[in-house]
Amino acid sequence: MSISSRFAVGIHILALIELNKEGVTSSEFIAKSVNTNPAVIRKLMGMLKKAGLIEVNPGIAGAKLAKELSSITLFDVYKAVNVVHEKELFSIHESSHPDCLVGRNIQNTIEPLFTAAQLAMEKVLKNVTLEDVVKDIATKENNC
Amino acid sequence: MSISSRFAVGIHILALIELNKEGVTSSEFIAKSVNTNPAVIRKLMGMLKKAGLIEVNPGIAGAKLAKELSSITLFDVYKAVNVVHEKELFSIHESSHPDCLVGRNIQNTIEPLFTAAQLAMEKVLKNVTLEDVVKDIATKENNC
DNA sequence: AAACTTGTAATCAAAACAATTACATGATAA
DNA sequence: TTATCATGTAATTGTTTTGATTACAAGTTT
Repeated sequence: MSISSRFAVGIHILALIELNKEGVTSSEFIAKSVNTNPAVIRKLMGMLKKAGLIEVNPGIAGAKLAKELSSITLFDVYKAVNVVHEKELFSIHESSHPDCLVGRNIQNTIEPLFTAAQLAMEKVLKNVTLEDVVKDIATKENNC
Repeated sequence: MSISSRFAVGIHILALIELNKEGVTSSEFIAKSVNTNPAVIRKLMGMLKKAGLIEVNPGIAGAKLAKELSSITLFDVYKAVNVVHEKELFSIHESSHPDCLVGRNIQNTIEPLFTAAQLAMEKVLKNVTLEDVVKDIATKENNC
């Protein structure tokens, strides 16, 4: 199992809006870069808009960032596109048997451990901004 | 999207084998505690056996731990039941357009970030042993 | 009014899961 | 030996999630 590529595509969208800020970044333009369907992009743009990361309006072509590039973290995108819910990176088998010592306690024992692991992962995402991503893209390009 | 409950059930199985070490821990016995089908348990037991965590033989009822409880980490179980592959906790959209600055670089930029996040999560799992889990189950039981 | 955009719903195929059934194979006790 | 019970494993099924696609309403611009 894998965390949905919506997350990677969400980052792609935001980086593209930034790097194309002189131009008009429509859903069709983005869709070509991502190589997918414009409706997929519009769905994601709706999520990014709802999370306050971009500005986009019906009928008006193009999206703009709603915040400073350096103030958007990967965690913001991760939450915006809703790939993993709180405390639900790991799923816990729900219906253990209450008559069994292990069955009736395993869930409460495991849950905080799983949550801690998830938080450690999310902390890494909080420490990377879209500015880092965009700069890295530029660096990679210049070294080619 | 969530990481398969195979992981939680794998931990359950090992804890149960330990806490029932005086008795015979058959797939049917485990299945009752987990409240699922014995064939599901046998599949998981096969994975745990392949990973060298338990000993179990065809025709002979019951499984035993193959290692010290304190030397089995949650990460060992996580790898054994194969819920997440290396560097694949996050999926990356594969077919970005190479003619676009962002499209041709985003994948290489994002990949190490995703890997770092995954490793942070896995590090937490490496620092918890099944002994911790079993002790916690006992503690919870005594406080009821 | 025509052409273009975003917003959104409905549909579809593919993949992953977990549950279930079935049965071959191995071990053990009557 | 035969009956019984265990593990090992394959096939099937219903459910859920994804991502792609089509379609169209509603807003904007020329």
